[in-house]
Amino acid sequence: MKHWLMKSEPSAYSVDDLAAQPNKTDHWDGIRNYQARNFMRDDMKIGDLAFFYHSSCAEPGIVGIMEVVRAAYSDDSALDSKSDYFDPKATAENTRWVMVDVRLKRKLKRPISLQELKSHKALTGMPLLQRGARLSIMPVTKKQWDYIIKLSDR
DNA sequence: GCCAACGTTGGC
DNA sequence: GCCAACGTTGGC
Repeated sequence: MKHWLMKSEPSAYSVDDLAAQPNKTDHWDGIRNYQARNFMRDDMKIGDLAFFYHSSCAEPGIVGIMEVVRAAYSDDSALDSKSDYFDPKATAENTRWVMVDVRLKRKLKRPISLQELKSHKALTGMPLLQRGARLSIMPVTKKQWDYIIKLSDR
């Protein structure tokens, strides 16, 4: 089982939006970056765990824990010319993009801000903390995962 | 709103 | 296949 971090702008879709869904489950669409897509398509499996990360907001940071409940399948929003995620190169045979379904397990007892993540030496290897990091889906090591869970629980 | 960093596009 | 131009991300 793998661990992940998935970014979303709370103004577009927040952890509370996910919490409000039936069964706290929704699809994670709109990924339009090849590296992020390939992580979803090739490596993300049912049962994997992922942090819900709020980006581009007042207090960027990790706010919740999700479980992958459906592996990658076609993201048809790429076909919808009215969607923000429309991709003119997408075809019905090959939309080029995939999404997964996630279920919110729980919000963290307290959010762990980007600032706090940066202050821990044990986490300096996280891709999230590298300069210019723009990946919207990235792997998290078991070590980093456990460390952050521990932080949020104390 | 600024801007650094990075990814993508497309002409050659 | 190079690389300049452009678009996007995301912290500040």
